Amino acid sequence: MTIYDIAKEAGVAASTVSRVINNKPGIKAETRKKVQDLLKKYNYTPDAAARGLVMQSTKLVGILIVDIRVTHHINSAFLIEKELTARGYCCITMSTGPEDDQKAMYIRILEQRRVEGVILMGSMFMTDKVKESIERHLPKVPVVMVNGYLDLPNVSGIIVDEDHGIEQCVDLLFRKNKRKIAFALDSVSPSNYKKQAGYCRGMQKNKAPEEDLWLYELEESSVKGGYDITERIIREHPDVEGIIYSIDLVAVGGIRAAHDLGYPVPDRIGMIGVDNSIYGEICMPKLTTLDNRLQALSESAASILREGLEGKIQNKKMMLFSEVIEREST
Amino acid sequence: MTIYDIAKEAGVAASTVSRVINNKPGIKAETRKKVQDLLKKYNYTPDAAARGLVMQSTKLVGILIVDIRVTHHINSAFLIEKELTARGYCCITMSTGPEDDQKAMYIRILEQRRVEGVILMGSMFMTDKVKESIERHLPKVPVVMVNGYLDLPNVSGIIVDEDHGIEQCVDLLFRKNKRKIAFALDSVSPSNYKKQAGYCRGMQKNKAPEEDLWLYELEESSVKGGYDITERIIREHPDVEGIIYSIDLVAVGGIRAAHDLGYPVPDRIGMIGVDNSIYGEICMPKLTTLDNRLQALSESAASILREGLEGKIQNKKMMLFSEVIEREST
DNA sequence: TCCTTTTTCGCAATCGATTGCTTTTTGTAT
DNA sequence: ATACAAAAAGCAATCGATTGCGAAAAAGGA
Repeated sequence: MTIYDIAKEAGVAASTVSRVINNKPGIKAETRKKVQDLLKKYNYTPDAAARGLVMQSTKLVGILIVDIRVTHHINSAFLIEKELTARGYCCITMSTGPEDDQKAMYIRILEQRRVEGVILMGSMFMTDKVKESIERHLPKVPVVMVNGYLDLPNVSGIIVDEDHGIEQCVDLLFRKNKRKIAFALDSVSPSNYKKQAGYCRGMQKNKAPEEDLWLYELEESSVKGGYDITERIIREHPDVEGIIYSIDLVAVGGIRAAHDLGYPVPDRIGMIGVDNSIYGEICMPKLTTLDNRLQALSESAASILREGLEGKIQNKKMMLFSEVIEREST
Repeated sequence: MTIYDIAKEAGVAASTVSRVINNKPGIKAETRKKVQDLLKKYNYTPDAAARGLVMQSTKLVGILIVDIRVTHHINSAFLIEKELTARGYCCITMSTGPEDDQKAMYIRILEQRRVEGVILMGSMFMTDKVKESIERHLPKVPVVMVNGYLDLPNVSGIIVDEDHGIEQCVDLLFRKNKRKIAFALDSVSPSNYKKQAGYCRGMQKNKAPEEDLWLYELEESSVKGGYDITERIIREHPDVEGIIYSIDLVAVGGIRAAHDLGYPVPDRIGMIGVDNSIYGEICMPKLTTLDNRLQALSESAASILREGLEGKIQNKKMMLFSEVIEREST
């Protein structure tokens, strides 16, 4: 069913049908009704692509996520999608995977679809290749990066001061008289480097000797990964008094490992995660965590993108402050 | 940059450029190279909408999910998306929310976008309104419903025998000598009704007296919801020996509540969830759960939809068998 | 050199909408 | 009844691609 089919049956021109659909003036009430009845009769809906072609506007936005299954990313995407859908946009949400080439490929896909805005979810998109790809393929489209930043005239970024946050975590452990603190990071990403930097600064500030900076990198970012790394940390440093993990999920594995090895949490060892996720509320003891302001992050992202979609393309840099949520594990 | 701009600069007709882009024969190698160089120079990418218009194919598929944040739904969506993206399709994944009107509205959005296939994720889409909406707006598009079914010529469904699964859960508890078993369901959905039916059948089969069928409905589908309902169950039936929850997340709250109330799991009370989710592996003790075959479910859905996209529109009904995974909580 | 055959390329229609401009219809005043 | 303004509806171009068909150019043969 096209606009012409409707027009023919109504005995009018296609332009008239179009004006009825879009509630434009200059149509006799009688004609309008006749057309409307036919539209209803055939359940006519205009083709978004054809309309987009002439209107020069697709009403599409792309949301790129490295892995859509990561809870905090999908939560964030959910909020953004809700906001944008309410404004008549349609979101194409895609998992790119960690490889840079893949990310570039997905950016091309978004270009083909002529998206009018892009959300880059997570610091994993802070790479040269992505930057170059955006510059080449989407140079005039508003892009908002959640928890990261790219220095391009059309991309804005909102970042969370996770480094300071982790520093506060270290402080907290020291206040609890835990001075031998390890740090376990789950994957190599700019966000995690920042956290690591925060850990180092925190330790220095609290005058921990250089050789007590225990940095560990996980095999896999999962409960099992957390379990294994914790086992290893305790084996290599039986005197460890605290562990900070770069995400809650991993910390949960850590709690379990400590339990199994007879290191009661928090008495013998304090543990802290990052995310303020549901995992931390599930486990026993409940996990002390660094809230990375997910809700605020998504709201800001949606709002900046909205400005971009309305024409105000900008290169904005925003910062949000993370916050330690103290629970039972410290 | 359009195909005409490229054509003009190359001194050829647009049709020639098109043929180069699509690797069609009948173009002199020299001309081909000249055009290709220009395509590269300007990073030209064809407009998917314009192409779709003339090709009568959008290469779009829609994935509708009631709430994208639900872990097993997004996991399923991830797998399906990966499969379809690999085949050149672009997925529009949207959260509809639980209201029927909203679901219908999203179906209209998909119609506007002229999607070539639809995935309906979860039994919550088994409603008359959705059925009517599909019939009216997407009568010729292949639709696959994950864990549910609609009797329409263009929709296929894959369902899991969760009822039998729950029946087995009851059996398991009885084998462990737990005979006073409650059932807590998290939300009213066809899937949960099936589980409830399985519970009732299981109890009858094991000759539990009629008055020992304890059905509870949660306020909210969350850890807190599980905690609260469990508290209530134990308060109202201090002799309860087992609880089956309709999802793991809620069961995890139950374990915590039992712990707080001095009901050791599994000695005093056995607990079982559904989903085989990560939550069940995190908690202590690890949760016995009913695996609802997520992976197989998504693979089948993707494969049936693929057949539909290739022209074989059908009304297929498939069944998968769930499986009890016994862990520490029973 | 001329004619035929094959390559290579361009013209123009098409997909399904929207919109500026023109034409037709309607209504009002003289 | 005529003139004229205002309202209603139609014509045709446009958006950015693809493709059948025909024309021109190149290649081959006599």
